[in-house]
Amino acid sequence: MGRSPCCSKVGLHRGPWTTREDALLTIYIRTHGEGNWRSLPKKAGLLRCGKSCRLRWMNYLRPDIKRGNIGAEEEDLIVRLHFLLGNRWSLIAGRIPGRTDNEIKNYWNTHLSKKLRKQGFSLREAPRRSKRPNNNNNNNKNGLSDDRASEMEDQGPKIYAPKPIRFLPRLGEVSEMRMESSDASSSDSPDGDRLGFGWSPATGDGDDGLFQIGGFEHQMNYNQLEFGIDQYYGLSLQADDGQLERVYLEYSELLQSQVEMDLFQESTIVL
DNA sequence: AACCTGTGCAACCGCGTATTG
DNA sequence: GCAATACGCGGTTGCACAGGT
Repeated sequence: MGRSPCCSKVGLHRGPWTTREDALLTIYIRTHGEGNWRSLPKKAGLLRCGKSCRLRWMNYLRPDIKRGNIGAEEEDLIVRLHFLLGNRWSLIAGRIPGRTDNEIKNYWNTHLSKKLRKQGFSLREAPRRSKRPNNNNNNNKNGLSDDRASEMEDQGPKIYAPKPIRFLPRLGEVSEMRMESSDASSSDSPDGDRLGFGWSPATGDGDDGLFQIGGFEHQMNYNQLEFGIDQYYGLSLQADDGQLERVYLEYSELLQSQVEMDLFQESTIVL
């Protein structure tokens, strides 16, 4: 019944990650892709729990993460999205290419909240989540805890927020690109044209092939291709100066007009 | 040089939700 | 439909480092 038991934490490493652990995790995910976090540590040869692996990958090792100082335009967008969305860091991060929810949360807590208070803004504290133990019998008829239900009543109608959309092609989409480009020259495909790359599978059963980008050709396998596209596509989007402003405007319009969030989600996929 | 204090950020914790059998 | 579990998220903690005394 249900899923298999969660990993035991006995004997697992905690605290800061070592270079070796980072390398093991990166290599494993580059080869097998994200997901199955519970079984990943064992398969990757790591003495960490899956949760820790996921966090390390999402917040630090992912190739599309933009490191370094948060720019003025990004800061402005964070402030405005926070005004619209509150402490929904994941949603905010999903609209800022290359930034993680943890990074934005930290930046808000250490820089922006103080800065805004200095400027005279009174910041609303986020409602505390109940620390009551998770007990399924404690749910009300809507499947919500009493605390959560009363919190929602206080806040009025609930707006259903979309899951943050990564500004990157996903595994299946890359597969589609590969399928579309399975003839001799993949740059004929619309995606290849727009992204400026092409993929020519080698003959045989393996995943090897020829990846073309910017006039250069690279021999690589499918997993390396996916990794490369992630990086390339992420960088190309980061170079779009007007994107952050458009993202904010979309959210702003959405909340004003109360358009269905899931329709909005469809409309904002940038691929 | 030694200590104290503040800051930044990676990592952890615990909860709610989604998924699975 | 239910129970068990994985996953994802936001809040919090703790450590390393910098700057001040």
